[in-house]
Amino acid sequence: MAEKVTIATVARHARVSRQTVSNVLNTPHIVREETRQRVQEAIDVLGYRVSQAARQMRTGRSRLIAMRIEPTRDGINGSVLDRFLHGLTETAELAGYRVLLYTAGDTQREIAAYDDLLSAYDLDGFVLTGTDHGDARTTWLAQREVAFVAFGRPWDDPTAHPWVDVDGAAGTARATEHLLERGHRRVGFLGWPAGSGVGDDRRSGWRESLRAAGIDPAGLDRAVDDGIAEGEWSMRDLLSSGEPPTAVVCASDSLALGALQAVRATDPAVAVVGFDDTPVAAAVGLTSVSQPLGEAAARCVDLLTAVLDGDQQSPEPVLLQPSLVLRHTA
Amino acid sequence: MAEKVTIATVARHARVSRQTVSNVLNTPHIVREETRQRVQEAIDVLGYRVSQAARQMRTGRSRLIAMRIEPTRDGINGSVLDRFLHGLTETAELAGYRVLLYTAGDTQREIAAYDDLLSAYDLDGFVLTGTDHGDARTTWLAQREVAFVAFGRPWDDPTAHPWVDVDGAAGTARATEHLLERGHRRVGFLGWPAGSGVGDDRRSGWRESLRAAGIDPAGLDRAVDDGIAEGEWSMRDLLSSGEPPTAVVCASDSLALGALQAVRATDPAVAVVGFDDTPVAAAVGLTSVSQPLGEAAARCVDLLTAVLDGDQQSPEPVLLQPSLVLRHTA
DNA sequence: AGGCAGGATTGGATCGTTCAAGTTTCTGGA
DNA sequence: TCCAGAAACTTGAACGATCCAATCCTGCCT
Repeated sequence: MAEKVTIATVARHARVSRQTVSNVLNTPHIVREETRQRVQEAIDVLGYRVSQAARQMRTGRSRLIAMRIEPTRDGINGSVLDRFLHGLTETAELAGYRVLLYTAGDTQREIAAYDDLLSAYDLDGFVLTGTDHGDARTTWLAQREVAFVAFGRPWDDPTAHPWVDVDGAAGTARATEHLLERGHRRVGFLGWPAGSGVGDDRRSGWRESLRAAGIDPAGLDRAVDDGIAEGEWSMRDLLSSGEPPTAVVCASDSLALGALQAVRATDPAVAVVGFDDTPVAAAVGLTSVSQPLGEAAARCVDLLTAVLDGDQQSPEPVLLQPSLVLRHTA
Repeated sequence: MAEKVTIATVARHARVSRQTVSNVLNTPHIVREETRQRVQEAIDVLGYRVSQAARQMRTGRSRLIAMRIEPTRDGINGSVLDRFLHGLTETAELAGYRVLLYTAGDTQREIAAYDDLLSAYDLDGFVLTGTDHGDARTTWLAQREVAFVAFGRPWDDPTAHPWVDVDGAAGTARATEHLLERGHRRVGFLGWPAGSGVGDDRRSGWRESLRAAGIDPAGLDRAVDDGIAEGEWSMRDLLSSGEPPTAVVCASDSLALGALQAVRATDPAVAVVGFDDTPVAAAVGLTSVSQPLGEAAARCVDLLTAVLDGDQQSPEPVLLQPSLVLRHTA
């Protein structure tokens, strides 16, 4: 069992003071090149590694960022955040940060979790997902000057805090235009009830595209909660209306999957496009709008490190463009 | 900006020494009840929280456990580990631990990651997933007496280290028996090439069930790498053989999905059963063997905390039973 | 009243790092 | 040669908790 290697061990071995070793690690430019090399060599030989605990105690920084992990939900939509998490972990690691996970039942408890994570673990920052109108979490964090980035726009004030998001409206617009090009005129939309930022955004892309093509969107859409069953019955409803659509754009793959079932039972010629390009969509051949999740995660890390390194208080937000993945259903 | 609350602040407020506060926190039974209450009250009033960094520096424990997160793979099989991760985070939190994520390209680099995590972050333990024959990781960890649990058996020596696993053979056996009960006789199997612990295990469940029913399994199975495409062509191959099966059990949902496509194109009456009960299976109505992932994660935390608290050096391993989720395809 | 065992409580020392303030060494211009 | 000023390096003093060893009670027995 080898002796524990501390900064003092390295200092002794390289015949310099502890502080010089610390400087080699943190501010190499103020150390003479020759000395730097000697210290670096000692570090390598001894296999020294900084103790995050000790560093953290002095500096109050932990090189840890946290992301919330949701309870295992339906598995279709959950996969989006999981993929984002994978990307986040990889990119954060490259930037020298690690990702810590936490859970929280509701917003109330999520804020309690922040409090705990900050005071106990000295967390450096948070990555929020799924922001909503008047999000209590962002106000709490901003008030305490905690660094954070949101994956999802602040729907009330776009400059409220740093964020990265995918342009949902552009995604549904692209899907709608694709269907129009294929000759469809009555393109329907299955989305969520008004009020959610993401949902309204996705609906607007479809609506504006229709309008731009001179088509009145009235009566061509439905608003339901997310889910396969909901998708199925609202699609049946849409198909049995006065002027049934010949194609439909959906706000999620769950809805699209349900719609697909309704379509197969009624009129298999109707085209369906989903949103999120989940594994399920890939498996059943569903055309879907794909979010660049890895890219989004990477940009989140960029923004967060920019804030943490003090480069800028509020770096420029990032809005990424989704792409349409064509498969059998449209 | 409130003054930072340390153990000394609490001590002053409760008119006791720091050590007594520490005792209230760590060894409450040696503190007089009256004092304990007074201290506890001060803690609540002041909103005190222990600084993990300081504690960690003195004790070398961090109340952090790590799990590896794989690069975003095909999305179908990845979801299994994601669901496990969700469960792990939730249960660990209840036990007072948090989950730290890390990535690693190969076994070599995974071991380097251990080294880093241990010396820099003083990690308490690891949860390994997907162990294989002669796993280099487990030997490395065991040698250094690092606490860890594996989700997956040590295929060489069942007492090598604490583990939790799901009885794959029982799963495929249950699936096979279900098909036999439904009147099928020639029940096929689509699995992976021999050599992987998990794969061999799942294949054996099918083989033994057939034998027990007096059926010769020879020629009824295929061994291919995992994937939808692989599932499809090997199923086509099986269906065009001399004595084609009337039902097939698969080692994964990916294979089953491929098989399903082959079946639809050839003979829709052939039954298909998958493995893992992924969201995709649920979406397409695929009957599948379901692993109790939440339970598995919980038991992993149990075993790990048992080791960490020093209760037992090597707690009893846990083998959980999977269940068959019946849907349309079988 | 004195002695004593045992539990309850306390005061330094310590973990490994960084910060702040010092001291030494180097450099170049008068 | 001397000296100012910068560069390079060193030395205590934290950070906040826990460990260790020592001290203080408290009740009980003689």
